Amino acid sequence: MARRKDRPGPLDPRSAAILRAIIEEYVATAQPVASQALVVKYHLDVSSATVRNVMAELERAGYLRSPHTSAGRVPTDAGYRLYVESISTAVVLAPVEQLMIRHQFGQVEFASEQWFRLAASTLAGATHSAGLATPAKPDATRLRRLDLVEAGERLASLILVLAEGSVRQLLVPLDEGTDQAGLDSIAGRLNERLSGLAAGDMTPVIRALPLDDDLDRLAARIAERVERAMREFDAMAVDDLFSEGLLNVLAEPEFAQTEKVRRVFALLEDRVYFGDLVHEVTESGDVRIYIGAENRPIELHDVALVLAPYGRPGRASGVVGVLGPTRMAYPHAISTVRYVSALMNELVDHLYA
Amino acid sequence: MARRKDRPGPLDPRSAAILRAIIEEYVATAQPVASQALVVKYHLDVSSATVRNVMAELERAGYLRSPHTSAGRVPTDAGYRLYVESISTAVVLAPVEQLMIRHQFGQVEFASEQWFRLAASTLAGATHSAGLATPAKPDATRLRRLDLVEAGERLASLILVLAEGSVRQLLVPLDEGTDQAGLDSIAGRLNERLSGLAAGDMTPVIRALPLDDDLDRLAARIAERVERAMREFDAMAVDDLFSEGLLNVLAEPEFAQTEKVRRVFALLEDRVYFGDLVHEVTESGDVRIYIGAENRPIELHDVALVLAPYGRPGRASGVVGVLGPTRMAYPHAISTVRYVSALMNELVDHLYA
DNA sequence: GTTAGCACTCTGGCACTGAGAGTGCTAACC
DNA sequence: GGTTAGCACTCTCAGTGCCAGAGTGCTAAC
Repeated sequence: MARRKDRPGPLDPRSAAILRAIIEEYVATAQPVASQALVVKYHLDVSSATVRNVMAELERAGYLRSPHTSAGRVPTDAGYRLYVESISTAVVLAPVEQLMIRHQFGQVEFASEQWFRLAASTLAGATHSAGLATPAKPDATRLRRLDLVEAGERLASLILVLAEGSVRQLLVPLDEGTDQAGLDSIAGRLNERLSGLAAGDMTPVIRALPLDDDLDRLAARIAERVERAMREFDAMAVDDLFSEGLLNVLAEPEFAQTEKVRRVFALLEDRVYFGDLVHEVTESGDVRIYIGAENRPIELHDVALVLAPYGRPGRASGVVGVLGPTRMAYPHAISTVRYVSALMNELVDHLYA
Repeated sequence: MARRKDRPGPLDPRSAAILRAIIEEYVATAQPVASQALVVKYHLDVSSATVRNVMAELERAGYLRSPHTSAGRVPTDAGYRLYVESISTAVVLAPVEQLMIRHQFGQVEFASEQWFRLAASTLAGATHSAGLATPAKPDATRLRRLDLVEAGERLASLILVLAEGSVRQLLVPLDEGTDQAGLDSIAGRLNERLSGLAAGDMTPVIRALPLDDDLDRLAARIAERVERAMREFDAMAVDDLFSEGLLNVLAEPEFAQTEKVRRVFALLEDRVYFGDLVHEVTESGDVRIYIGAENRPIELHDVALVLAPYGRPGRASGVVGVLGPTRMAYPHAISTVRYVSALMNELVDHLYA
């Protein structure tokens, strides 16, 4: 059954051009594309009849489908896939847009915690889709410094400054009262011994802590709490998948009824699935694109994801990207995501230097 | 003014009962309510004809409307308003639900920053609407302690622990390099002088700082930065309106087309409007309800808000509440919001004691 | 291989229909 | 007087038939 066009690797140039034109037209209008209209709009040097022949072929090959006999053609997931493959290597974001994005990044204060949110909202704005971002997650968090502050009776606020500059705070109950001076002294001692360490290296150090007086014992217990907290930070799967601009997706005609959207949104809360995805993207090291049914969960069969990793493997990494309808302006989305990911790389280099 | 006639204040008991039944039925089914169905379902001791007469009256009075001649009746905003007014004083949340909510609050760590998020998501879950919450905002933030950590070349991380236990972090550029020891010394000096103060009290203290050597001058500059940051915290209108469970709202039949929802969601970003609203609710001191067109922005004409203040005036306060369709289970929403607000009161008492 | 031409098919809008739902009104009832 | 039974009336909704328009697939000629 060796049909010639069964697995047609490279399409002949004309078919490719027509497929490309159809996709671009459909992306722009959200309407099935007719042969006639294509010829006029894209100045093809052939008649509409020829285009129809090609279309019929492309449909047989699975790249197009017609909603019904007398409608035009609409790209399938496979069609988008082919299209994306043919362009994804080359596209670079227009300098104007680069500038705009860079400018947005310049606006914000240096609060490192917020960068990934900014990335998501920038992506949302630039692509008119939903922007996604995970915070940069260090492979093994190092403690830079800790601090203890009285927080009520027998309660202290433990503040952990992590290597990359982020700050975590938790309350620790104290079995015995101590004043701020005592807490300062404990913090001083622990800083001496623990700062610069990752959770994995803390155990022996903590074992070696003196236990001579009450303060020593309290210090030891706090040290254990610190270690546990550090382990928890490391273990947190995907700390957070932050999304911005879901509204943009709502505005697309394919999401006019809420039901579809609702399911997509609901899936965004699925930490497990997105954890896997983030891992996959990080491993691959470049922009990855998931179109329609290529997404495992059926909730995502109507949308496309364009994701790129950022950061430095072995140090800290995360993922940025966009979520939109499969009818998405891929070249623009890809180049924008790639550009933002590059910006985030710079940032990580800075913070985790 | 002959108020009695055109807006008959106290409805006679039977009309009130019928209005109430209509609202409860409509809330449950989202379908226009017919006279016949009412009689059967609510065991009214009158015939459907009588109910129809009453309905016609209620419609004339503006509490009901019929979508068209042969449909049943649907409550108007005024109808809901009357209904709400007649029940809002008394309702108390069922003990089981109280327990469930308390349990949810128990689950989380002591990280005070997160409580308001928890409130929003609890409210969303309990009412199947969107939960809203603003963080507790102290009237005048006091500094409890500051800390400085090296964060790269000529860059320090300034960590501010505020009186209520929350932590803010910002990066400050240093014109001249200093090592961690220098930073520690500066932090020590500034803590001595600034801790316990609100932004308003810092100016004279900062003026009085010595300026003898480089370190002094650097300390002074950082002190100014601290003061500015504290002022900014105070000024932040409504720090954040956090919402959770917007998905729940999407599921309601009245939001089957996305366009309405999109506008509602978009308005949630309007910090100015919600700032005013939060202020209004805080002033009033009790649950406040905004039904449909009672909301100023037309984007909210299809939804109802049930909001309650929490916290202690003069110390720290915020707002919690829910957003849902005007066709909302008001008694349940009101009692839930009120209960969560009471829980948050306890929390504020604890943290800002 | 390409194209003109035409028959064919399907959708979308419109008008019409009948059934069903629910009301408003009137006249009788208590 | 208020209440009720009964019935005409109105409006929606689903289904049907029809027509115009859009776009294709196919054939035969170039």
